[in-house]
Amino acid sequence: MDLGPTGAQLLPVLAQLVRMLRQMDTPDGLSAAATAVLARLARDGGQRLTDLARGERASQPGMTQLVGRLERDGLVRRIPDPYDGRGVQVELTDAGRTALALGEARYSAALDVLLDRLAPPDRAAIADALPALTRLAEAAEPVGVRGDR
Amino acid sequence: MDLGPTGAQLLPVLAQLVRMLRQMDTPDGLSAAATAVLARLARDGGQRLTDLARGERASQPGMTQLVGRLERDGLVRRIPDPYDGRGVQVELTDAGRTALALGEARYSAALDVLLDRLAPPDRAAIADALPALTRLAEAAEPVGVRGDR
DNA sequence: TATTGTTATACTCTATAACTATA
DNA sequence: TATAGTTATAGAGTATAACAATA
Repeated sequence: MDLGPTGAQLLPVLAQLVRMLRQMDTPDGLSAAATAVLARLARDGGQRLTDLARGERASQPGMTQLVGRLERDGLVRRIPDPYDGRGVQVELTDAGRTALALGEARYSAALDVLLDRLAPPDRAAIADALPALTRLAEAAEPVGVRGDR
Repeated sequence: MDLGPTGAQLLPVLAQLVRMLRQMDTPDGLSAAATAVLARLARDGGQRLTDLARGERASQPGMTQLVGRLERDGLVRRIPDPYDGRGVQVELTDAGRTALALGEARYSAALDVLLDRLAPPDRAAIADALPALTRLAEAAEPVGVRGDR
């Protein structure tokens, strides 16, 4: 009795989905890395650069540079941490919030177009699998405290 | 009656899956771009650099450079096209084929671990959605001949 | 003149190593 | 000494513009 797919069956599908998303990139849009950071700030609120780096599983210097680009573009701002002279707090600007909303709207609309082309049973199957796919992705998340790179 | 998910519902799930795959990257492995090119060569056989660029929706100079790195690493080789003095044919080497197989095996195994953590109904829901997800990703492919960047 | 590919240049994203400032 | 962050440097990946060689 077959209780589910194997990694070997799932992998090509995921690879194709990644390619699909990549093709939906538009030249004017936010990069994937920028979107991820802005989305995290919108979801969890302003936070220290170190926490951003850990959350995105990026190195601290890498996050310093990414935040630097976002700040240069006016999407986030750095605020000195009043309780810790070493730290900085990173928070969204209004422009950052707007850019994030625009980007998400654009991707959502593009996905809607694709979903519209599917037969209703396909749409239903995808809808039914969304919670499971979310749990699959989450299963990879709490890798625990496995070093900070 | 709900006939399917909206792009706004699907987007965060896809974003999470992309992050999952990114976390599965190992330092020693092939990059996503390299894997995509090797997989295409394995699937469709050797082809001209221009066709590779079009297939991957990359620019011609970008593909020149990517193929250059792959060639430097011994994973592909360039063969002058006997019928067209301007062209080069790119083909997989045995090392490229091996590297591709190893990478895919590693990703598949990592996915198997994650799938194992899911409840059987979740696995079943994902299995049921695989054909639909494949068609969703394919719906984005044949964008037609919309310029070559 | 159009196509194929390369070279030149630049930007994003990412990393490690070395450093400064604060705790 | 440990932590937060930056600077320096390097490499992958990607792009556009300009060019050479061939068709």
